[in-house]
Amino acid sequence: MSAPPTTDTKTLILDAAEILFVEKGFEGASLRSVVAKADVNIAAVHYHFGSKESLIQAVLARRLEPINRERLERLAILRKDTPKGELQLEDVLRALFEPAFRMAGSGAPGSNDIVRLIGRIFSEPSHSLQLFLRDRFREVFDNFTSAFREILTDLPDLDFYWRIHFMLGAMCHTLCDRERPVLLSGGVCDVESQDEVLEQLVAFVAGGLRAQSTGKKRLS
Amino acid sequence: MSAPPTTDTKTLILDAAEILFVEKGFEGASLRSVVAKADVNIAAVHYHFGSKESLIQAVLARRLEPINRERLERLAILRKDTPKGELQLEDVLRALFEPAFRMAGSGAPGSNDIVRLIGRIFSEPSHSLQLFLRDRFREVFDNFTSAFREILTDLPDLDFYWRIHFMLGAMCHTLCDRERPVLLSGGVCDVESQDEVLEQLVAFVAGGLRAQSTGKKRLS
DNA sequence: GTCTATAGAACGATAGAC
DNA sequence: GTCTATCGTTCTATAGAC
Repeated sequence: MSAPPTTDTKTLILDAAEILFVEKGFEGASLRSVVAKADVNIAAVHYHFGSKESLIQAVLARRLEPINRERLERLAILRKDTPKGELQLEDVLRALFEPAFRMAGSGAPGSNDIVRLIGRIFSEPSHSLQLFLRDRFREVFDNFTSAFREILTDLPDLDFYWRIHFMLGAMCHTLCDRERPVLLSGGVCDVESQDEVLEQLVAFVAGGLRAQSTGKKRLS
Repeated sequence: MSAPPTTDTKTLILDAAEILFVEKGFEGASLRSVVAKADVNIAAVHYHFGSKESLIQAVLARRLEPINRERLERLAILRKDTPKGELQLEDVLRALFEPAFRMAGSGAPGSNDIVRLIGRIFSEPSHSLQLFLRDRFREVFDNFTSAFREILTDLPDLDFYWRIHFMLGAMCHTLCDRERPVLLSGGVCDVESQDEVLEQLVAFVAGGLRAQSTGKKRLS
């Protein structure tokens, strides 16, 4: 309640950069376009962040940190409230997806943009960014992979890891593009409804994860 | 047999641009880096392609055209060889996926790179590129959507279109990143085996498409 | 912490000779 | 069809005054 209503330069820069990175990509958006939108001086970016790459990481970290923390918290709560060996696949999927998708419906400024950015980060070609993300996601990945492994006990390792990969693909693609489902479906899909997209994604991915194994490595 | 063994400038530029676009992204790769790699003059790019944007479209069109043509051919053959109403989901999925994934195993120079580029195009922020792609994919999308609709007769429209979207996400993400499955699985997944990834993807997507409807719109 | 000014390099694009 | 030369712009980054 005592937080000052004025927004400091650092936040102004982060907000502007976030929107422009979504619209133009990390390479396509220049620092100059960022400071123009934020209405601050170009030198302020280097003072507060040091370089464009550090700004990119700061933009991502600001959003990813609370999302990934909530994911881990929700998984921990699930584990606490569930008897050993009775984790439900759909519950774990919701714990993983919902923190990211909910942000799009939060109404916060730029919140509808940032999910698109989060969906796109895994397909960014920059090596340094990929290393940065690997660190940021390691804990979430390890914990959720363990949970899924406990549930999908009958699945061979080969099938299991491929399907984890496909699941991430469906999630990222859906975060990334909020318009295509509406266009392709002629308006049937409602991208404004976070519950709709979440439940649809959970149903699809759960079906994919539970599909019968191809069994290629089970002939031995 | 009478094709000259020398590679013309236009092809040299396309080959170099393709690889650099994969490594650095469309914005991150400059025309100057392209001509340096192709060992041609900077002016040659503008002579042959007119602009960087036209070069990007030419790079994509060269690979997408044969892939999408093969997709349509395979679907047409499937329809011809299958009695009405008996199309198999897995067969249609293979007709859609295989032409793209096979390219990675073709051994042709740069073929392992271009699939990553194809996987990434849908998450590119450029509006003009999205319009270009919409045109290039319309026929494939319409034909395959019809085929899927004939097979998944029990699925409400809402679920159907969402799942088409999720399917594209799993496909693009898998094309895009040829390394992550190997890393995440500790070497269990073999990204060199095109058959393995194809069959795994078909099994996952088929399971997702066939999952029970969430039924939210079936209460009426 | 914010500003002006500018360095120093890279960018896409073009003109015109050959 | 390919070249050199260069235009005009934009880029990231920094130095130094306030």
